[in-house]
Amino acid sequence: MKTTPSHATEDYLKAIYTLSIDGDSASTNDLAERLNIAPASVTGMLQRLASASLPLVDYRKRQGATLTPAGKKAALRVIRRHRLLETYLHEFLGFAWDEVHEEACRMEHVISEAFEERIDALLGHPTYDPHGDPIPDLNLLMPQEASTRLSALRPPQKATIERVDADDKELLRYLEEKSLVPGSKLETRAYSPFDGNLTFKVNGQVMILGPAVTRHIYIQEN
Amino acid sequence: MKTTPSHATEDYLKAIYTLSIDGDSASTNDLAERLNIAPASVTGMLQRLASASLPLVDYRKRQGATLTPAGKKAALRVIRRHRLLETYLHEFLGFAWDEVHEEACRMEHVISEAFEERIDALLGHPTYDPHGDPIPDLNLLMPQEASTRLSALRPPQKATIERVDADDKELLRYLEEKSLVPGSKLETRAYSPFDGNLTFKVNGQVMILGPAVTRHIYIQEN
DNA sequence: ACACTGATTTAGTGTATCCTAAATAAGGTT
DNA sequence: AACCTTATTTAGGATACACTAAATCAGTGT
Repeated sequence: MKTTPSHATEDYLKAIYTLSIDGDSASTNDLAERLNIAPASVTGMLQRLASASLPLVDYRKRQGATLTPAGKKAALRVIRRHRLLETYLHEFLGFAWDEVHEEACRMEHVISEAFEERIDALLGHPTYDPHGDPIPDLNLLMPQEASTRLSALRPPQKATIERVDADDKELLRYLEEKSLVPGSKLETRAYSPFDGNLTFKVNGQVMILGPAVTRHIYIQEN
Repeated sequence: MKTTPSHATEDYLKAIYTLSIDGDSASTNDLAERLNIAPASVTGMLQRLASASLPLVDYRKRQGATLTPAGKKAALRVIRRHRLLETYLHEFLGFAWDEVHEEACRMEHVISEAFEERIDALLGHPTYDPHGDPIPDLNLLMPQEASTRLSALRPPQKATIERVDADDKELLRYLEEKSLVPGSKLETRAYSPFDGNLTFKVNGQVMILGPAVTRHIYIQEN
């Protein structure tokens, strides 16, 4: 008798998942901001979600929300669909990497398991989406995400860009133009304190960028 | 200030369109059956649709519904997306022709214009979907549909199957197995009155089928 | 004219999801 | 210990769609 979660529910699950990765619970306000919904509405929805017969969400007054095991599974299913879709839209339909997110956000709620399997196979079971976010496998095992930001790097460290975490399309286009994409290798040259500007070479080009940019880039040191 | 029609609205528009092709208006009951919704709910929805600021539907009490010019446009947009999706799912993602309908029904409400253009281009601007239904072009011009049913054919007429009109997946699989698909040529051999059985040869095979089957096959005589 | 039947509408509800405004709680001051 | 700020919840509504039960209309045959 398992009913599929509604679109709204799936959005909440995704948001709770990402906001509670670090072990903390997701606060009402953070969820509201992430989902673009009034805080009061979030409270209401969390109450409803938590009091379902088979609850996907744990919620304690003024303590925020976490996912139950079933909720985590459901969240990972949506995230898998989302990232597979992003990859698919990018690789097969020629969408730019700043365009894939919105489309995937709408499609992730409606595609069937068959569709998911199909594109997964066509893509060769990819493990990362165009932004470098890991794609949970069929068993919903999520690889570890890179957690060091480029903004934390100091000369003379070298690193490879692993993923980029940005919603802003302008920023994404800017990064792509500068070759600041997953896989690119870079060498740091200088760091200036106070403004946090980092000088580094990537793809033969030397550039100086502030933390407003480098904060969004996650790297693997090497 | 043009708001996109809701998913429910788009479903109503599609249904009204197909039920009013012949010029008649779509009756409440027929809509209810087609949409799997209680007749009373349909009445309510039609009233709401017809009293919108820029109405997509004309509705007169006890007279059923028709589409306004804007409504017809919106309906054709959805139908175009639906049929492009069916074709795409069939040709590029390997969905069987009895599986494409449901998936397309869900996806048609969420894909962007960009997505539509992409798959249209990849498919080479197809004019028919896997069932032989015509796909409206970018200007929403809908080609004439075949309107003669195989059940109306009499020996020794010959014809080419143009489209198949069936929701029943079993039936679709059955037809495919018998090569009763768009493009197949057939020659009628015999007709038996009362039961309406038609004997004909298709693809080298002779078969006898009743109107429960032949009614769903539309042909072009030749 | 008149009752029957089937189609349709009205009336009254329910659920999911959102909103705003007002109340309250929690945590850090002073 | 009372106070302020910020986070959060409660209260009270709104909207879009669906449902059931009961009323009404329309067409048919008598």
